[in-house]
Formats: sequence, structure tokens, C-alpha cells
Amino acid sequence: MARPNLKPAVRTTYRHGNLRQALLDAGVALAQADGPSAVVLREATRRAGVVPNAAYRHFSSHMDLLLAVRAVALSRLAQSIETEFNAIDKTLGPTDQARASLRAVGVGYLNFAFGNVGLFRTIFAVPDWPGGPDPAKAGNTGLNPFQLLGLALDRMVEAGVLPKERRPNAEFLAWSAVHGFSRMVIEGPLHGRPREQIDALGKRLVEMVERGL
Amino acid sequence: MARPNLKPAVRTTYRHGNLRQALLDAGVALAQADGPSAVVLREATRRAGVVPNAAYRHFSSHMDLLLAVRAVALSRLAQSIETEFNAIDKTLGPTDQARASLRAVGVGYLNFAFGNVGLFRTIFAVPDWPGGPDPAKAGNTGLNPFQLLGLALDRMVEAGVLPKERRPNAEFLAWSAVHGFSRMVIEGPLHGRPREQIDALGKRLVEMVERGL
DNA sequence: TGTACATCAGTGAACGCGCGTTCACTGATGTAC
DNA sequence: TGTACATCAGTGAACGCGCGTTCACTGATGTAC
Repeated sequence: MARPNLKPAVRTTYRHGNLRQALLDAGVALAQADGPSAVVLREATRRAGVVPNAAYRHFSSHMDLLLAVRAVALSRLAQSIETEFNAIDKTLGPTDQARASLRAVGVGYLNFAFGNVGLFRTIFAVPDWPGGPDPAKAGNTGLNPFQLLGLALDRMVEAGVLPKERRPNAEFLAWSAVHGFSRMVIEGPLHGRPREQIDALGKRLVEMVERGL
Repeated sequence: MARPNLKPAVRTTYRHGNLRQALLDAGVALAQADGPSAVVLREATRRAGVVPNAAYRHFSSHMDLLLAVRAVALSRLAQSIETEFNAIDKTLGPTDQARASLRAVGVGYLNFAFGNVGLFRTIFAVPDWPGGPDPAKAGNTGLNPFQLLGLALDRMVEAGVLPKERRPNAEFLAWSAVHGFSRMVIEGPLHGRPREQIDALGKRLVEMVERGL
């Protein structure tokens, strides 16, 4: 059976077969392209080749769809960080490995933000962060970004690079710097700067965090 | 003559007298209350007590109004920073004064962000930052936030707290950290945390920047 | 100083648009006997 | 194995809403003579 996912879609069967996923995919594509406000329920149904109200079989409201899209975005962010984290040279000494871990989290975050501006903005479009300090969906390794960042910081404490008393809540400080830099590039005064300049500054930023924590 | 600025507005004269300002004030109030997407041209005219299309005598389009609102927001941010900056104890030694300067810029920024969430978000709603590194409108002292930040960093170089070779573009690194922290609190994982926790973390953040630059 | 007139700020009415959502329906599927 | 029937995914039509924007207008103001 042909499964038209994102394109106008011609269907031969009465049932779609995978409408929820198709709507979600369409929503993700919309968010990716033009940010959270582009996640329009009617447009998603159009792309899925289905009548507007059909969406209500799978999502209780527009917000329900938007939150589902956001969850996908969050999970992809997690994967991006995971990828960098897993690429760390395991033969490094503890100090270097600790530093590399922190850097990996930062780089994964920035990579995702710059490569997926619309999804990145969608993540922060609805401030529905759960009560705990654990905001992002798990990736493949079972550790979410917050945990990976925590792990990197723990390693830095173990390696003696980070004083123990500075460890609590250090996640938020590191995260703030990297997040702010992303926003600066996406929609702030760094918007439109050449990529190499961004990369150089990004590098200095991570160094600043390392040194400053 | 009564000048009804923000409220439903009863007018006795045919001419409004100050419609442009009234629309702008209404737009600012809307942005303040509910962020950039709440800056709705028709609602602004309603609040000014005027028919919708009257707005077109003073703003060429909805976007034109939004940009004017944004400019006001930017200018208020500038003033907030200026206020902190001017409050620095001038009798401090150069090192302390340099540090206090940097801290003042950070605190002014955070104060504005937390106290004016809607306006703060409006500033970043349209990425129309001019080509130069100078994004914010001048406040009262003639120095804009970017220049104040630069001044603080210059003082730190002079005081020997910041190595000269790290001075270039250091604005963006400091700014990123403070900006990111704002977003974390406004719409990220720090959203809804108690104020004292936020303040404590904010203090540590500025210290991190000081140390890490 | 008084009057004619150009200016242009605000009016009134209407547009087309696309949105989210509701209702009663139809028709394919898969289960019970 | 075949048939009756309940389920429920997707349809068709319509709603009310509020938006930005355009048009031809009216009537107060301020300037020129």
C-alpha cells in the first residue's frame, strides 16, 4: 500500500492506515520549515490527504497535535546530543574525557539548533516543562540530554576539573550559555553571521563555560 | 482635552489628537501582556477608541506597528540596563568597578526580562537586527546596552581581570549566557521556579561569565 | 478680520481569508456466532 | 466457513470568529487671500 506521508497524497483505500503518524509527520515538517506557528491542523490534514476534521480521530485538539510535534522535536534534540556524546574517544584520560563530554553536549545542542531552527523554536513555544529537572525525552541510549549533561559534569568533578561544591545545578548554567548562544544566532544579533564566525564563537563559548563553572 | 490612552476611550473631538502614540501605547501594552502575537492591529485601534482602518494613517501595515512596538521594547531594555549601570558605586577600585559594571549589565538585562516577559519576547520575535553589532536603541545616557557591555569589558581589560586577547567579541559570549538564562526562566526548564532560586542561579551565572571569559 | 478652500485624520461598510471545531453521515473492517 | 452486526476511521457541510486590508466618504482644521 502506498503511504503518502507528507505530499498532497492520493489514497486508494477508504481508511488511511496510518493517519496519526502522517499528521504528526506533517506537523513536524511544518514546524521544521516555519516554526511552531506553522503547525496548523488544517494544513496537516491537507498534507495527509484527508478532510480537516479527520484529525480529531487522532488528536483531541490543535494543541494536542502541537504538543506531539514538540515531543518529536525534543526527542530529536536528544538524539543529536547523544550522537556527539557517543562519538567521544573512549581512550582519552579522565580529564580530557570529562572535557570532551561537556563539549559534546554543547556541540550536539548547537548542531540541532542551527540545523533545525523551526523544531528548536517549537520546543520552547510552549512552556510545559515537567516539574522535575528532566525536560527532554529519552534518546536511544536511555539517557536524555539533561542526564548526559549531568554525566559530563559528574565526570568533571571526578577528574578534579570542577570543584565539588559548584556541581549542584551547574547544568542550568552550562545550558543557559549554550541555549542563549543558539538564540543569538537564530534570532538575535548574531543572526546571519557567516558560519565560520559562529563556529569560532561557539567554541569560545564552550571554553568559557568550562573555565567558568 | 482628555487623552484616553489605553482604555476603551471616549472621545469628544473628531480628531483623536495623538492616535499614533495611542496605537503604539496599546501595542506595547498588548505585547507586554501576551507577547508579540498579541500585537493585533484591530485590538490596538479598539483600545484607542478608533475604527480599525484609522490605524493606516499612522502605520503602513501590521508589521510596521509591530516593529514600532519592538523598538519601544528595545529602548526600555536599554533603560533597564542603564539604570543598573548608573547605580554602580563610583568610589570602587578599578577591578571592583569593572566587575560591578559587567554584573550591572547582566542584572539590568535579567530584571527587564523577568519583569517584562512579553516585551522581552517581542524583541526577539522579528530577527531584523541591523548589520552592525549594535542592536539596541540608545537609552538616556547615549550609550546603548551593547556599548555599556563593551565598556564593562574594556574596564575589565584595563583592570587586568580579562586578558586582552580575549576581549574581541566577548560581548556575545557574555550576552549569550545571560540571554539563555532569561529564556530558561521564561519558557525553559527553569520556568516557574521560585524567585530566590532564580536569583541565586543568576548570581552564579554572572560569576561563571566573569571567571570564564 | 473674515471667508474660501485644500488637506488629511478618522468613518462606515465591506472583502476575502483561513482558522479550529461541531454535527450527522457513510462505509470499510474485523469479530461473534 | 459464511453471515450479521458492531465498531469507528474518514466524509461532507457548515459554524462563528477575528484578522489585515481596501474603498469611497465626511467633516474638522489651518492656511491663503
